[in-house]
Amino acid sequence: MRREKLAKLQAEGRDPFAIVKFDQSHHSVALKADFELREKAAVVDGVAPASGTVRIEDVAVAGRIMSFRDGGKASFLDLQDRDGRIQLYINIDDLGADEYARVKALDRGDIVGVSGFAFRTRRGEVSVHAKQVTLLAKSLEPLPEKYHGLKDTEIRYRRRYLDLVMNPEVMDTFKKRTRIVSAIREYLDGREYIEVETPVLATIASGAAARPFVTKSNALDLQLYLRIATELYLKRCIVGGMERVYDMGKNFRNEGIDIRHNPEFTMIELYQAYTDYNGMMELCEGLVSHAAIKATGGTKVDYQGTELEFAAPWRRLTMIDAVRTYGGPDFTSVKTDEEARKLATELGLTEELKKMLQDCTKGDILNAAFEKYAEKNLIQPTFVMDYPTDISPLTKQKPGDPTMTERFEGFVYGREICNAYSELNDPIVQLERFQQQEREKALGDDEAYALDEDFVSSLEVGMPPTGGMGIGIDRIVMFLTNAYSIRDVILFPTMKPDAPKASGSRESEDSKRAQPDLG
RNA sequence: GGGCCGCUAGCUCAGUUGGCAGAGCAGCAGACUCUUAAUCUGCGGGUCGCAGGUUCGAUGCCUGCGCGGCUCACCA
Repeated sequence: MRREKLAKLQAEGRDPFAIVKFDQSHHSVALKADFELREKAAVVDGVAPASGTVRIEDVAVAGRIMSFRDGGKASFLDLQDRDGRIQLYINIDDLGADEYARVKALDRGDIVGVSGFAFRTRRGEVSVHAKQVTLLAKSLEPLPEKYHGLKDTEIRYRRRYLDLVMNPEVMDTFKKRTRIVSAIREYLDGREYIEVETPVLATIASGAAARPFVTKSNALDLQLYLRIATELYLKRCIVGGMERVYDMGKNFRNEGIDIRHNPEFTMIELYQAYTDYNGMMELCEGLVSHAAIKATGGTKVDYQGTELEFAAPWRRLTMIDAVRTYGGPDFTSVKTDEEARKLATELGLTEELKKMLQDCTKGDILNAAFEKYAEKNLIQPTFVMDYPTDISPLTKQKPGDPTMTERFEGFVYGREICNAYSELNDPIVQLERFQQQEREKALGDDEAYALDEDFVSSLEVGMPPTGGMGIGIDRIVMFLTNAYSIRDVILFPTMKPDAPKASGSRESEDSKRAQPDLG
């Protein structure tokens, strides 16, 4: 039906797809706001002008037709653009019988450009009285239901364009996302940070504990990895003298997918020479609260029914204190790995441990106790400071206590949002830490940090004392947009392909046969 | 990967203790020159996710598979 209409239009020389441009004078929401200002200005001596006399002449709006209220010789349509909706009014007297019929033959979902004047209807709706309506694109597929909208999560994620058309709160979330990203850049640029782009394709995937995606360069005949972190490259920039650098972009981790994890996600890592993890805490508070203000207008936000306050200063406590505060044991009295293992058994912590108990150090067990007792209780923004050295291979030790490092993670609503340290800049110690990671790998930890020899070489050239931090952008966006799932803040989340049609089966047979040649 | 739930018209959802498949919106035809979930009259619309099985008969029961959601594990 719609295809027939299109074919007819094309046969008549009215092909909408041949039109190349349309100049908008206004967007919907701004036009309505302008109109109300015009009305206020028209009030003379406290007397409002007669109904219907205020107009804004020569307006041009464009967008998608979302609904028809079809009257006999006068009709109303709702037009939706980027910012919202505005009502259109058409009547047969202004358009002429032929043109009026053509407009009535348009379909819901069609994209039109409209010129006319803005006015307020008798029922009080600011509208555009159309003098000309031009079809700019034909919609061949019917839109979802106008009242209930599009709810099916699978269609919403696979066909996000429909979700954006039908669900204004989804559009709003992604507009906020871009404001947050801009606010972060603005904040760092104002502090003389340099934005750089480090490799996405890397010969070594290191800088974090995660399994990488593997790919291959044909030109180099080389196995490559998609980056799991930008850390080691950004530190090379610090060695080179850039002093303050950041890279905001996608990281890729070949792990499970759930409400908080997408295989590709956006992370900012930033490094600042001549400061330490205390400097990073201040930067984190300032940066996140700045983003909150830019996205939501304030530092208090509602997240799933809980009010979160992002204004500085955030609560600070050490990992040991966090465990003790939330009902766990006091690790200050635990001196050896052996004592810690005994404690872990008594507390039933073995579930939380990632390795066999006999391979665990005091640090592993403290971390497990933190996850068990404290993590879920950290609702308001909190910095948990001083992580065990064993689980922090890129971090500088605390002065006077080689078992602990100057590292913190920020928690909100029981979830980690950032990870920061005073960066380890001693090349000899760094090499030892990598060698320890290699031993962990041999014990079966396939997420142990990979050795990057060139990175160690860069430290040998000399890196100043430096504070560094990584912040999960998607998670920040989740908190600032009240999103329950990470998929609600990623436009096109990773999905399995939809079930192939029967015609595609031969192709998939072919690709199956090709599989053994890969890798 | 495990567990639970879902998949019915373009969309939102009913439904069948196993017996011709339903509504609303959307669509089509008509009425209406201020409607806004417009209203009124009439009409069309289905591989009940896919494949097997049981049965006289399966959308419904059984098995397998696919996709999605939630959840546990892993991770940020």
